[in-house]
Amino acid sequence: MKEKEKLYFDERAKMIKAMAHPTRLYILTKLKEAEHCVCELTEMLGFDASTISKHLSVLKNAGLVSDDKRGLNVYYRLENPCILDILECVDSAIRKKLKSQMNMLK
Amino acid sequence: MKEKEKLYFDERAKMIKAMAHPTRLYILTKLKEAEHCVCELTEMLGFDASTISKHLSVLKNAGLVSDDKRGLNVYYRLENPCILDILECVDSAIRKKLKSQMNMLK
DNA sequence: CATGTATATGTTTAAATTACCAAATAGGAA
DNA sequence: TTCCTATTTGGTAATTTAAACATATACATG
Repeated sequence: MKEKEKLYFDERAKMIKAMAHPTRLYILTKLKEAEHCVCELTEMLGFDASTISKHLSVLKNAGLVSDDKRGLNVYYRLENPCILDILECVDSAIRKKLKSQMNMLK
Repeated sequence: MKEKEKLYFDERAKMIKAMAHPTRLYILTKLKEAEHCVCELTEMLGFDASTISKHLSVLKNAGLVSDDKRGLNVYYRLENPCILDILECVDSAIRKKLKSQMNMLK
């Protein structure tokens, strides 16, 4: 693999990696519907606020969300909604995998 | 987040995580064009064959590829090609991010 | 100004990841 | 059968990750 190509795949993988955590993926799907402040997301998820804040900073560094302070709260919104289109394929792949696992048992 | 919902996001994240490594992502794009044996992928990537083999087993466990032994070689192929559709969005998100970083410097 | 609340950051710890090497395995070829 | 080759598996060390807690910061409000 050429060096330039490698760097390109590094960048791509970095962005996908930012999505590759259940909490962050959940956050992204929530932000698809509407913007939310850290406290709302913390409430929904039930982790420590510092944990959620760090997950949000990962997403922000990746360029997947942006934020906006209003009053005491910081509101986050989804920057690239198309990123969630993958879920349709992921869900069908999960169903396919489960089916094949069921067939293994026969 | 409800327990059932959590399990669902765990599964989704697990599959996305399998893609979230430069080497594995590169392998997936190569397999989109054609099936390849481990030795060919090892050659392309320049890592130890055992490293490539382990990456392939991660992809296989995730249900993203399947394999098939013929002669001495094991051939891998892409099981859910739609998974790579995300790259279009990822690439545009990377361009968008780079642009905004350039604007920061002005 | 002083206080309180939301968020971010630093630290620590446990667990997971990735690469290599060495060794095991499978099965085709001599 | 014996040897070779492709692949997988096990072990190890270095690095990264995610969670909690404690602390710092920012700033709205009394």
